[in-house]
Amino acid sequence: MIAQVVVDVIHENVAKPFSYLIPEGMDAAPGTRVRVPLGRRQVDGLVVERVEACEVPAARLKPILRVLEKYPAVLPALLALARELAQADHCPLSETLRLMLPAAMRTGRVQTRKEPLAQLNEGVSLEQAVTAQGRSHKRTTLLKLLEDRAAHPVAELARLVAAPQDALRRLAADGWVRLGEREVFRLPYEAMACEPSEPPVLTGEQEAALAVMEPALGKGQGAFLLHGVTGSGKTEVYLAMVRRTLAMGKAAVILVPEIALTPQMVQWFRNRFGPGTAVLHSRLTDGQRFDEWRRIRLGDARVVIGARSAVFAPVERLGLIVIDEEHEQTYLSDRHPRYDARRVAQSRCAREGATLLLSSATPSILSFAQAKRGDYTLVEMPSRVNHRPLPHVTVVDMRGELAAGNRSIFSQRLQQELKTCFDRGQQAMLFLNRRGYHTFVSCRNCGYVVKCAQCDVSMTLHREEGGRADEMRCHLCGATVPPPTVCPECGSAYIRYFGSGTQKVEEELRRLFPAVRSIRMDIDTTQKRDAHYQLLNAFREGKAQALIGTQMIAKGLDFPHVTLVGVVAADLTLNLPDYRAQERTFQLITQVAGRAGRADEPGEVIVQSYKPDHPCIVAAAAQDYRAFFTQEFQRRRAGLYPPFTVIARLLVESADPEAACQMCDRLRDTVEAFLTAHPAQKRRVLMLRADEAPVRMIRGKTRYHVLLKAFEHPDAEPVLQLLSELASVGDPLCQIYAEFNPATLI
DNA sequence: AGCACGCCGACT
DNA sequence: GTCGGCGTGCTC
Repeated sequence: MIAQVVVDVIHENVAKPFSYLIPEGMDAAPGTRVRVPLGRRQVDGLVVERVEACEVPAARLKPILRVLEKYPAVLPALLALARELAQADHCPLSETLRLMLPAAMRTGRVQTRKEPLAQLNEGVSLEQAVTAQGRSHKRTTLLKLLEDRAAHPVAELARLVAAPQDALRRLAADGWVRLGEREVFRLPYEAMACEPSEPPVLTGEQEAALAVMEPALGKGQGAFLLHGVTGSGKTEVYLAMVRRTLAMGKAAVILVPEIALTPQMVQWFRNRFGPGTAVLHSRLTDGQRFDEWRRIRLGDARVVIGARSAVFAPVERLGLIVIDEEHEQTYLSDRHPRYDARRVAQSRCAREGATLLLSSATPSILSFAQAKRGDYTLVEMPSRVNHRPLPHVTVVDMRGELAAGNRSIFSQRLQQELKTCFDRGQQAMLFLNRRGYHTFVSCRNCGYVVKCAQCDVSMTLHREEGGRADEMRCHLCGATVPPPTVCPECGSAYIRYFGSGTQKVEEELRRLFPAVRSIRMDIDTTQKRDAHYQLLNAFREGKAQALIGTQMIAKGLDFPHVTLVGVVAADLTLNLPDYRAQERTFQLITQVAGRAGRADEPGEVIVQSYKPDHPCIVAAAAQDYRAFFTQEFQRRRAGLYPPFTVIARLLVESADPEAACQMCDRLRDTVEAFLTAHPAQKRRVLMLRADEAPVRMIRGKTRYHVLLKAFEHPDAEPVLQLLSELASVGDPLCQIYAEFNPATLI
């Protein structure tokens, strides 16, 4: 037998399967990782196929050296998925196969953790033993502890007998005791208190949603979009669907957009289903991730909760994939190979006979349009549980505040509401999607602005914190410089600071309400492992009355005592140069508003805006998704934006500005020539621009881009194919990336 | 990607 | 006359 092996080396020259002989008696099923000779060295690879014969002359074939694991690390369905992704992304199969394995498995740097065990030897009677120990109290005690003949972890014995290792070794040497070991898994959130819970009585809407979805679940088919307002109890629907999935002997994967949400979700699932719930996300240690991956692969965990990459979790007998907050950007991978976890999930479900459940209070325009078209079955839950009202939203016109002499970042109205909230002993959340203190520092005399030396953006002032002094930071590359005391251009001391971030909100709150304790959550305060969990727990336990944060506090969190939500600057995301700016703004405001009034007290939301009449702000204030969808869908149609078109982008990056510019021109000419040569395509494709990207430089690389709109796959397929090919144009000075409906357009 | 082979300058 | 620069080319 001959194995086709893809070697774990990412390079065009080796991006094809190599043929190896499978030695007699070796079980190298497809998906098995193997060690093979390649030239004069040895590399790891993966068996992708077994064949009877191949074109390589038999004399040149070398044998596989050994298998790395006894089981196939990549399941057949995931192997097929890797192939599909590689083909769609025009990237080597070895690159997509990497997505299927924990990093530790490839680097081999993390070992399985073993726990020593001790057990009484068979045929040994306790008295016999004990008698033989003479006066050794420690050995006698140990033997009595082992009387039940079970295998005891040495660590457990050590809690009852001090330093038992030597005594156990001696007992083993004399044949009384057998020492062994067993693998232990490093479990994330092991300390989490598990409070077993029973399913509650479901609401009519929840029951109705399940009645639609459960028949499909039973048949292993169906794709649903669950549109349920914030607080409608979508999680209970997932829990019920997972219960049903487990009852059928199948496994379920639940994707959440952020690690911030994982502990909460893990808690809910562990309470309901016990420890057979695995977790996968990027904040785990390599060891934890490796162990969770194997718990899943070996079938110990049948429920998987995780971020984007958990869509590749190695579950057998997949029954259900849930994508919570499906509208989130985090489901698009920002690294190569770029994939959309929603699309991958759809493909995986179709292939493996599983049900797909996309869910959101604010579905993406794309998904909702697909549901209307019939790709997904739309299931709606328009009311909150227990008939709780949606929070009451007030939009405050910030233009009036300055005129009225209020220079604070909090409007009069928000200040009043905060006071009322704190006076009643309730909790508030303040949302501002920008971190740092001031966003912008400039000289009043000459107009100089502190910009990053490597990126074309202004730097943000961060106030001293966590042992770091005041500093200017670049949010794109992380570079820091000390804040200027005088203008480096003209020497003027007239330095002014503009724009507020979360640090400023924190300080302003402290100034207005000195007695109120607050917790701030943004990238800066959540760097440490488990910081998310700890900060959210502290807030939940009432150790602070205010939670200040960026978008990481906007979604999914459930705090019963929060009655007030303040959106400090609602228009921030509205002004971004991206056709999705309105969609994102609507989603953020609606989601964060939904954090208010989730228990018995009604919720109040204050939205501060300089564009209070903007249709997007108005729809968000009314929390009217349908209205927003209708207006945005029309705008997309009129402006020829997705989903009516595909946005395709070729991004050129180079350390040499001249080279980047020339390459951009060259790509533009190539695309133009292609369109001229294919008149049928020309009618379906618009080249929007070929010039500098909105952010002209990042990390010292000058950036140009070619932007196209193409009408609908599959008509646009030849153009998209062309772009993919252009992306692999070799040039020592430039890097070219092809992106379709890219996550950002900066 | 590695790691070979292969053809031209400064040293024992 | 050798040691070593890194420019092409191959790996089942």
